Amino acid sequence: MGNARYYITTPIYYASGNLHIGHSYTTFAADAISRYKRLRGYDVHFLTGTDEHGLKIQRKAESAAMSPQEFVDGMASKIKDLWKTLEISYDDFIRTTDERHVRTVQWVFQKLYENGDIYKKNYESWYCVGCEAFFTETQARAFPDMICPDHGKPLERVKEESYFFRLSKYQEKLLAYIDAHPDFIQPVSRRNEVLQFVRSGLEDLCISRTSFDWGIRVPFDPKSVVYVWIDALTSYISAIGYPSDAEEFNRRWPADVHLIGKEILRFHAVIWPILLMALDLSLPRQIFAHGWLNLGGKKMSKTMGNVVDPVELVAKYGLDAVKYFVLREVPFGSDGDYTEEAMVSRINSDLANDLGNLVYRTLTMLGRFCGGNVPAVGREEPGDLAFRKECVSLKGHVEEEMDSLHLSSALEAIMDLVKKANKYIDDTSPWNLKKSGDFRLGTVMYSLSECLRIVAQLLRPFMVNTPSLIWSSLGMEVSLDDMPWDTAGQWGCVKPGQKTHREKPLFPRIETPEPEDEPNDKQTPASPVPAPEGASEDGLGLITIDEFRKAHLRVAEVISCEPVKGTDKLLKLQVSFGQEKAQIVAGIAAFYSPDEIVGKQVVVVHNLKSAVIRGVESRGMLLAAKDESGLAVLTVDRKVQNGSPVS
RNA sequence: CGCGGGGUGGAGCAGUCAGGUAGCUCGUCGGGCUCAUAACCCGGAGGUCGUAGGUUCAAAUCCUACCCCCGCAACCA
Repeated sequence: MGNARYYITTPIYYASGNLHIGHSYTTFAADAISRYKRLRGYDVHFLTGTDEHGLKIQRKAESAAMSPQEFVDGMASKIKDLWKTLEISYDDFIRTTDERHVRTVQWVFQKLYENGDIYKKNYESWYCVGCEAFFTETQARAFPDMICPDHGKPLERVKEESYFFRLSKYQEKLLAYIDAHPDFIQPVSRRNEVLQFVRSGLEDLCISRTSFDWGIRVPFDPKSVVYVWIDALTSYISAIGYPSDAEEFNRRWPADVHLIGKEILRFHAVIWPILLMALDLSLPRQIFAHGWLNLGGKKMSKTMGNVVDPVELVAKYGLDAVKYFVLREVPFGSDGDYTEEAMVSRINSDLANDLGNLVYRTLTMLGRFCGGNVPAVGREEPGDLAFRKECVSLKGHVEEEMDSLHLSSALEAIMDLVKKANKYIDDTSPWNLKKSGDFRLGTVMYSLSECLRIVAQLLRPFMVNTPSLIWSSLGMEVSLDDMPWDTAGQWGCVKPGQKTHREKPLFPRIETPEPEDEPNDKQTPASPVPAPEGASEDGLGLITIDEFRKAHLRVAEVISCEPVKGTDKLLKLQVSFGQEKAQIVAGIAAFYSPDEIVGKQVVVVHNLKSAVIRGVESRGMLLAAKDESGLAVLTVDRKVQNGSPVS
């Protein structure tokens, strides 16, 4: 009989743009867990991949003048390159355009249709030809007279045939399952969130689209494509051979853990289990939703222009350090915050000062006091025995934390031993033992060597280079790869007499420049305005003076102002351009009270198409500057006539 | 009554599910050591654990109400 199996997945990443540190975070975690399980002797299957269908990708490909397939081929290979750079040890990479996957999705769709879990319904909704988009009943009713605010055309009632998946049928069954399996959705806060959502009632899910065609065709209705989430989730089983390779599938399924970000919790904790129930398959043992790695307290997003590129970070700080930081800084499961300062400070204090320095000073002493050889044990004192006990018991702690996916705590436990070792050195002061010719010196130095050996072994799930550097410095005869994991909990693997040699510091301190007034140049531009569509190559998005003149800017005085009922960001302003008046809705309620704004002369885009926001008509747009501290409405330097043009 | 997260010494966090000496990292002040990457070790100062009630011998932790912050969502023209 083979080894125990472990099947772990990351989400498949949407192949529309470059990945950022957040995606790497999930993948680093999956990688660390996989490496850990392998070391423990499991037959691990670590799956990652790419989600390559959907309208967004179709459009991206069009604007790049490529076929969607060419486009996603390029993206997939970029993502694979990224994982290679980050030394991610995945076993399989599934792409939703893979033949094996497409077949499975179609098979699943067909089967659910035959079983009656998917049904066809004439779906009536409102459609605007201008927008090429559908609106729900509620959305449509919000428009005055059912006229599309963007195009001024009446919405059309359109009948579309769509396929629906009977989520509602499985609601109670899912609730019962979640109830009976407390560990199914982790952490607990996320589990509660799902429970509440499911209890509030599930509606059947529309799982086909006809509005675009870059997707997997519904097998019996070629004008429809399968909803991307059904497509994407199925990758967890298509990758391991469902349904054609029953042997492999039964060997791997159910998955032990789906690692996901909290933003896709509902899909994984509601739709996916129900899909599996409908297929009569077992559910994954656990869905673990980790939090986000925020950037200075803000969510990372491309439109904010604040994404962090993992490759740059790794180039700057090194792979082991970056991995250590993201896995150590944030308790796995909650949100964390990434700032460059926090990262530098973590690297310096934990890796340079504590770990790196411990290795360095120990090897210096081995060289100076013991002639570059691991000494034999000499006289022993209670402190030595206590330290030895700490070293040997670390493995158990690490395992305990890792088994419950507390990666951060596992690292913390390792660093805790490192600190104890530093203290042990101070307590025993080997340099004094040397001077006085005390035989305890051998004991202390031997113990420190063993400690480093154990730390190196236990760091292997998290770091790729550091453990083997420590290993070779200690002059270990066995190769690290051949060293059984369990020896990390045993004493006496370092052999007296083995030749040690000191290398360069493992983690040089990162010197930060004095925080003098930062020159503005390195800062991102004050307002990270996303480049407008069709921006020119230089990124400035240059326009001509004629284009600018298309916008008619005018000065207007705010006559009255009130909040828009039921909203918290909107103010309704009546402004005067002289004889002409207009009503404007502006999203400035968070920064201005109605009283403050009345009487101000503001700058308004006068010839903007009117729009209906939250049921209130808005003619024109008020200009305001934006920075981190909020909005500041543009006004004029001296009182001018209302309605004066601005140019 | 939209959904959710959070408010703990100067900063960032753990501890809250299973009440019982308020802990960690950074910073700061003082001391020690010299093997070491100005590092390491020890000690000090610094906290009404958001507010107000309640339960209890005992509350950061349980209950009730309220305040504030942050995401998401709906509206940000």
